[in-house]
Amino acid sequence: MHAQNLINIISDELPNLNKSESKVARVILADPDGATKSSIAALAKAAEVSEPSVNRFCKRFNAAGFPDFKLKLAKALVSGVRFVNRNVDPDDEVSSYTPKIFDGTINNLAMVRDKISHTRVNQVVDKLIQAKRIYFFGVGASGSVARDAENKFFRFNLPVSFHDDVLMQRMLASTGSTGDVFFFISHTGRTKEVVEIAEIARANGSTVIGLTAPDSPLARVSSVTLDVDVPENTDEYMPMTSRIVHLVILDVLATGVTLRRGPDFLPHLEKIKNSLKPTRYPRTN
Amino acid sequence: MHAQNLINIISDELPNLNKSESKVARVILADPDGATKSSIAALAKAAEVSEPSVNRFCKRFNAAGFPDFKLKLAKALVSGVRFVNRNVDPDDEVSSYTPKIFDGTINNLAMVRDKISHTRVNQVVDKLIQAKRIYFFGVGASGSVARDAENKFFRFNLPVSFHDDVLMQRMLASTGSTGDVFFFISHTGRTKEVVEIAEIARANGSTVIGLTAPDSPLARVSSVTLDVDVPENTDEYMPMTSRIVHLVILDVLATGVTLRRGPDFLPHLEKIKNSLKPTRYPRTN
DNA sequence: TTTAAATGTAGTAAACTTACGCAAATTGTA
DNA sequence: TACAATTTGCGTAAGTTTACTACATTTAAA
Repeated sequence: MHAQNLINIISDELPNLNKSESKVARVILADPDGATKSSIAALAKAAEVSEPSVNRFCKRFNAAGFPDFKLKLAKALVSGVRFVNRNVDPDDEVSSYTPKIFDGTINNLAMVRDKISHTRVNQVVDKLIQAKRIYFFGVGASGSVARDAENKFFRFNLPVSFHDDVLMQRMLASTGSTGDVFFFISHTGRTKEVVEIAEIARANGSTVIGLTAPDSPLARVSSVTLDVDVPENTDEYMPMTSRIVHLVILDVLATGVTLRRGPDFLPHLEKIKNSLKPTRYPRTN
Repeated sequence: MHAQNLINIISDELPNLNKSESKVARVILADPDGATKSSIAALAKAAEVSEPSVNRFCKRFNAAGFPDFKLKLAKALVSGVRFVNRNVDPDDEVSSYTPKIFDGTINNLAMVRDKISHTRVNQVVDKLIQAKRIYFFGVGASGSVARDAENKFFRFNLPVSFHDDVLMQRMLASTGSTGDVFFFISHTGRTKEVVEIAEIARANGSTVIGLTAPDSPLARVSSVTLDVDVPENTDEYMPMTSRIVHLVILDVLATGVTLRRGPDFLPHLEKIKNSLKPTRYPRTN
């Protein structure tokens, strides 16, 4: 709940707004950049409301007035959010849906960047540093994320593995003990099988980390949860972006671990990097 | 080349300004944030010049007028902090490296969003639509991307598979024929083994798609290449973001295929979505 | 039917821009 | 060097737009 982006705040509040306020909101969200350039009269006309309604709308979002609101909106636009709520339409051309998908992803990343708890990140880095062994578990789309995590974390000279098979996961969870870290990745945090496996791991004294939705069953079982609150995707055309957010959070965690290891550890990473050189065609230029 | 920041432009121009303009400039540079909040009258008074002088100053810097100038100034204040490529320092705290990694990723996504060829995207969607069979190939970190792609594309009722084993890849490439699409994912596009396999596939009349670096050996073997030109990562602390860009491009392609299939195809996607419901704990609220 | 909330109308104050004119600086000429 | 001619810079004042406030009216809820 930190420095939230104004555009996201508006779209979050959309259902709580009354009639004319939501008319204003929709016009602004449809073209935020245009809104920063128009006068209160123009915006009021576009939204089919009176000027004071626009003014009241601005004040509702903690602006001193309309000009101040425009300023804040302009700032919000810079931090990466160009198109919000711009869903892919059935008759979109490549040139429309391509930037929409990129912007949707960027938007979610910016949101999580501002919301993620640094304390939690630190706690998870602690756990990972202290781990005797790390297991990354995910099924379906999250399986790829878990696989990527393994590929990242094996570099730390730790026994790391990933599993996308629930039976393997269950068996491993039941043999785990104190010092083992089970890292669960799940978009919904509601897959029964996964939650059960997390419970088993927890019961055996292992550390359970959940990269998942806040207040989900999985979050409740976890020792530490990294909340990812990406809006559920009802639109059939828009792809699920939580995977990508998960990947970036794992990048953050890997960086955290690297930094904790200190500069003495860098030669080791360098060695791994160099090991791949002979497999590649050298650059000619 | 560098998207110059308005504040820097003003301080660069300072010596070329005449008396009252430079008075205005100094007041603005002394407190840019304050300037965005003050009226033209207040600013004129602070700079000890007339209001039209302030107005002229604004127009000199390509603003429509004072309000427009304030908007641009506000944007400049944000962009200076955010969107620049800031590297992770060895002594960064969580609160520094976390946003840096997010911003780095966002930055790269924004870059590719603006650069990617829509024609190429369309061509690849064509090939995928026409494919008898699709193979997603990747090794190492790109293996996870390939796996994710399989998870996305199986929804289209097509024979799709992913492989991260070069021997499997080689055998499959050699048995491929016209109508088969081999989709190679590679950050560098220089892994010898991968390039060889692509050559084999190509020789057998299959379509080869490369999601890889421009002008790389893999790009040269491919029937169609989707160029991803993400700066090479020399910094040990900064994670490799090309994976993420690859994933988003695959999202774009999947969306392209869905749109081509038309609305008749949506019930099928819905069915797949619903099939997972019984595996989950229902939402209580 | 009463009360509260939501929205609009109209007037006013503030903010911004434009047109114009004087003053300073620059250039040209004797 | 002196002085006119011309340009450039700057401010005054008027005009226009913009945004805000107070109050009235409508709409919804109790």
